[in-house]
Amino acid sequence: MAIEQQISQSIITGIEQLYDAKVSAAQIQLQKTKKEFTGHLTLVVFPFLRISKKSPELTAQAIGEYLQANEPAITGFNVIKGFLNLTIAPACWLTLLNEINANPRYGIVPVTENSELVMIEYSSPNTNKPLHLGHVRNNLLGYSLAEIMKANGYNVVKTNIVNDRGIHICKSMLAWEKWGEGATPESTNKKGDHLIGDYYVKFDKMYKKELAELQAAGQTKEESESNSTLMKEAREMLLKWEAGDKAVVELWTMMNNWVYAGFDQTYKKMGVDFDKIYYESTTYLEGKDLVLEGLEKGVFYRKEDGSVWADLTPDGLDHKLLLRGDGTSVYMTQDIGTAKLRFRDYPINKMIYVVGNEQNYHFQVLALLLDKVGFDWGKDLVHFSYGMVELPEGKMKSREGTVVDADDLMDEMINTAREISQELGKLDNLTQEEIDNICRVVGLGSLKYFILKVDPRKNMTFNPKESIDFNGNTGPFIQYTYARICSVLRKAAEQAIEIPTALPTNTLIAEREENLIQTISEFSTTVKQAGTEYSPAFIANYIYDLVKEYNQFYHDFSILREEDLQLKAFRLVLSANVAKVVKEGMALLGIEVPERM
RNA sequence: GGUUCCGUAGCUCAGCUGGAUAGAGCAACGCCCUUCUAAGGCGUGGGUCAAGCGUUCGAAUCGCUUCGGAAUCACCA
Repeated sequence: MAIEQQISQSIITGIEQLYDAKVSAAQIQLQKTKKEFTGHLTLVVFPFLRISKKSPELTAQAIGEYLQANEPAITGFNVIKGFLNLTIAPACWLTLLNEINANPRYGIVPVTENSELVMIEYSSPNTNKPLHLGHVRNNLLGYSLAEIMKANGYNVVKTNIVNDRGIHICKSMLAWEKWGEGATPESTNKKGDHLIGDYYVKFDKMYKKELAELQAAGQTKEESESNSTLMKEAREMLLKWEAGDKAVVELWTMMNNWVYAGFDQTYKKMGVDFDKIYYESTTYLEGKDLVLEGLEKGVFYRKEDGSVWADLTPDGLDHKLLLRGDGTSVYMTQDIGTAKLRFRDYPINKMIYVVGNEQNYHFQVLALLLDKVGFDWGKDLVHFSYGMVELPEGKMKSREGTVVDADDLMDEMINTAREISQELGKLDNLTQEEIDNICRVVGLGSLKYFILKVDPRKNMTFNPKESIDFNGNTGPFIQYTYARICSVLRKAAEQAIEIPTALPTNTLIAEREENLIQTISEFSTTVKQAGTEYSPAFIANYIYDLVKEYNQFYHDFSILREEDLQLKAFRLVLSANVAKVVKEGMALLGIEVPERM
């Protein structure tokens, strides 16, 4: 990067001298030269034709000649149409590699006391069923985003708002009471979240059965729904919970604790965590005050039935309900309340909500409302919106049993990794502990990478079979390259080959190796871009490009047998730094890399 | 109907602050294991970047229109 800046500056002074005109840095379009052409950096000269009043070719030629004469970093150039391809001195690349090599956390901006604080909300599960594929995408994105923001020098607080109250939980509770026969996670040897999920499904089954019976007795669909005793009981249970009924609250507490224990296992396996967890049961009454305050200040209004609304028509949106006629709060009010609590707990500069795109409208409204009730960061809140994950067979429906359970999925990936590794004989001569770890790292890496490499905004198809394909743009391919580099470095150490901390700048290197250095150095830019665009996918695709490039270069080489000692040292240093950047980048995605596999 | 997002190779996806002949992987076919790990590499074929119009030196990228698909527009969360 330092090279680009230096050359940009030279181009500016060059153009100003040649044509006696002012040029701003923004006008300089310096890009990586395409593979088909000679050179490293390409200047697009079209924007300067107005100034030069000459043809693109002549303008490019003139700037090229100036640079070659006045900028020591430039050793050559060629002109094709309006494109000036610049060749940079090998010594510059070696200096750059030395800089990268000297920095153990290359590309990462350190967090300081003055860093801004960003809070990232993600996961946000309901406590009536286990996590599924949609949560997997959410969790992976949220965690990765947190790592990326940290790498960009932000202080990060990861938060989770657990939806632990409401009619859905009561359904599970009721079904457990009726048909559970005292089943516990221990007695059934089941994860707590799965156990509770089973009763949620059970409720739905029995409810449908009841409806069918009522309808068979001659009732319409609507009548049967309003006459359902099961649903009535669930509602009564919710009212009791809200009234603080001791027995109901105790049952609720016990069952939620089972679920949390199950979630903790899933999160741990997935490799995600949180700094602060909020529970909706303790926050759902918050927010009312702020709304009433807003009512007094006149930013909201009250209807005849007593309900409170916000008029968002000036912002091109609708009227939005904030408090019901009976004074109880709605989802939106709760989110305002949660915001209040969070702001009280942390000096937040920026808030990022990782929530599916079905809630785009909600967050558009929330941003306006938070702004109206006086949060500085309200208007700038980021709704990190992501698309649905679908299966090849179609949409997931929890009631129809087509959900992909997060735990099952992770286990399946790990097992497949194991099968394939065994088939290929990769696990011979390793301890059981090593084998387990490699299979876990590869299996999960393959799942995580598959999901994170896709642009979050897009709906994506998760094809379990294809995701386990270990070829191509996949996690295991990257992990494999990393493991091979580790192997080379191990062997170098065994042979007592010393890897220098700094290379002499007169080492002879090939152009494609210069390109590889250039690619490594772009890691810095990529991390920054991923931070401003909130997209782990940038990182994923960058790493793939780098690894592919490295593989192509070194497939035919035998680094360790290279006789030229300087060249051998250079290739070892280069390899080590590819590995370093890959590891660093994969960590930003929450993916581990194995040293052997 | 209003709003938002998506539409790139048979499939899964990159590329998008406008720049050169639109790139990968999978699948298909042909080569390469006495080779630092073949979970790999090389090659071949495959495209009206949904369609049209506009902006300009130049559009997959920006704007408008149309056509597909998704989400949302609840006193559900």
